[in-house]
Amino acid sequence: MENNTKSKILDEALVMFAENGYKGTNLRDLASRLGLSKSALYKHYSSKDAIWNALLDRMEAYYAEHFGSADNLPNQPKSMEELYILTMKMVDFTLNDARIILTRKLLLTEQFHDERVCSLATKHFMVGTKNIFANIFKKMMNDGILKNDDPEMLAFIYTAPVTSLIQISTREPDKKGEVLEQIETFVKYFIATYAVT
Amino acid sequence: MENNTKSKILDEALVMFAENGYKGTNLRDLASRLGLSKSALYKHYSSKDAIWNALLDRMEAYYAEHFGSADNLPNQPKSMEELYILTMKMVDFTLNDARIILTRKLLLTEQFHDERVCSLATKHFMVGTKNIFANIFKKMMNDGILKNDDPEMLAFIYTAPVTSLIQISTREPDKKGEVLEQIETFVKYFIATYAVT
DNA sequence: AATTATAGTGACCAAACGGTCACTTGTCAA
DNA sequence: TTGACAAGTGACCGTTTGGTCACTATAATT
Repeated sequence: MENNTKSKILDEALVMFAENGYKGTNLRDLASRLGLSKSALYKHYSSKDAIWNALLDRMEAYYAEHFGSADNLPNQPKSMEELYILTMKMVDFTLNDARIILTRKLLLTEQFHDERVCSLATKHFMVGTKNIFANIFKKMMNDGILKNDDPEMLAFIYTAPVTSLIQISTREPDKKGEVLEQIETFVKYFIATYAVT
Repeated sequence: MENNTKSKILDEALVMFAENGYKGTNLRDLASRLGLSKSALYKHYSSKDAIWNALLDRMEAYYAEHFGSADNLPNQPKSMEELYILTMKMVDFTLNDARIILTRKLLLTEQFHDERVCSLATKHFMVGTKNIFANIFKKMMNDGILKNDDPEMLAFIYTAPVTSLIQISTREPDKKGEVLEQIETFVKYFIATYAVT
């Protein structure tokens, strides 16, 4: 399968671009990690830049699929307990999925060198999760579970601290356990503050 | 003055490292921007790596000076009004000072490639400002201005959203005005929520 | 069996890079 | 006046890099 090789190239390119940046990644290493010679890469992609852009295409497609429409939204929590569980499930995934971690590294290191990365970074670190929780909170307010307030603002003050803690874990993986505890503490604090009593 | 040239090299190195990363910065460009030949750089620093480390030394010294001791803390706010003014003054500086902006870019792009950058990044984006406001909030609680709560937690949920908005402005400078508005809105929301009535 | 397309190889190239070196210039002390 | 030293220059070097090309092997099509 040619297609298989093409996607394996992107898999390994993600690892290398994330670890060493675009400039710090060289095609000889990339090829040898795949058990290929460098010139074989050129049978699948016309240049280093073409690999880079194909990888970004795939990332954009992934985001369009998972965050683009309202269909893929997580199950609407019916209680604060369920909000807690949903949140921690999302955090756990985000904190441990290898591909997401690499993607986050790539977005951070290359956000100033590529416009597409720039817009993806804002989506990933800001508006993506914020919008999801804004919708969730709006319904929870209608259901009388969550205190009435501006759902956009509440989603922002809920997701921003979590996102900032996740960035610490991305930067210093040793602190993952500590970060997880802090997220738990924060989420519990938020729920205690905004639950309808 | 030799010292002057040495520090001018670091000034320009900060610009180039921040814009293009360590790997993406080459000494020919750096020298020519300073009106020097490349070999002249080697009269002041023994290698590219030496320039890099001298720059990090200066950054660490800067942080130790401005965030290291309790002496350099800003004036303790005596009212929520003063907290608002202090916060917006700090935000304005952080959002507009060229050197801080470049430093932030450098921290973000190189945080995974250098241990010193990694620890500076956590200081800059997290613990630095959080600790400052934790101290401020503790006193404000004692003064009966701020609702009694965990000052650490409150400082965290106060600074994390602001920091995340500042990162957007760093990534997309066009959005600076918009970001400033959002920060104002958030700060007012926070004050309205936690002011002692 | 002959043809053709695909995947892969290794040698090679030009450009860019960090770094070195012999040399020049200017300044200041003895 | 001379000697020493710091600052700067341009030519040069070895290495690494992205990219090309002629060639081979394999498998499917005719």
